[in-house]
Amino acid sequence: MKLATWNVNSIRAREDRALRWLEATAPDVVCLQELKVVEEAFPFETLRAAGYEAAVHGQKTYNGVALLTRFGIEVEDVERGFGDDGDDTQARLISAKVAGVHVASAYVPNGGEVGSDKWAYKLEWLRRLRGWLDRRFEKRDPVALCGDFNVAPDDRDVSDPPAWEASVLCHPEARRALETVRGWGLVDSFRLHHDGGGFYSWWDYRMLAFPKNKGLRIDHIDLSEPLVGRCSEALIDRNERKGKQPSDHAPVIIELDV
DNA sequence: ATGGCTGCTTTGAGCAGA
Repeated sequence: MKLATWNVNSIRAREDRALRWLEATAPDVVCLQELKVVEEAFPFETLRAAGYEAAVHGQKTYNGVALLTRFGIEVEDVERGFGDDGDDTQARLISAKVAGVHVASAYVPNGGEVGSDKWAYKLEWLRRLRGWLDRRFEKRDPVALCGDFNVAPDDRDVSDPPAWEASVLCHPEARRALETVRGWGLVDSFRLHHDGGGFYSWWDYRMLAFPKNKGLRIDHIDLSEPLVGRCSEALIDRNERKGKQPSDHAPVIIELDV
């Protein structure tokens, strides 16, 4: 299974690029974030023409997540949101059992400024994510938690750590909250295959950040124990960040022997 | 040099992203 996650920064603005990327990459499963569209306006038909079914949790203007699966792949138990008693107005999580693997597409809140209401919402959302894992899955289940985590796990994942250390993406509390999620029993698949720094999944549109490779690695595919030994490859598709009208995020792709 | 880009929005200046 070739499994990818990609924050497209508007599926409507990225429709042509997404179709070309699907054709060139041929993933089996794709987790999308930041659709910025209601489900009724999601481009189901063009994606079907490209060979993919979609399960969508949409929202007007902001957020929005989806799971794309190549035709013929079994999709069961689609769930939108956490199903808990928390705030359910932001479409940031969709999950399903895909070919026997529990796959989730998550768009963790950015958090605005440290100390703000958005910051508190981000930390609470990550706590709810851990609670959702606790309620839904057993440690022996194959789980792939994919998405834009809006957290750079450590300084290797940041091009200029001093400049970012106090930001919502790198703040110790954000990193601890991510560690609590991963403490359920998840491993960062990218770090199974790459040890050093300089690998990023997001680059600011401004300041020539991409050509200077001044970015952060904030998009992740986390795997539960049964999948860790089955992950033969992990990469960030930097090519998709190039050219005309890219998303500010690049796709992350792994290969799973399932 | 602390903004510089992009996408969205009851269409246009303001919000949000990261």
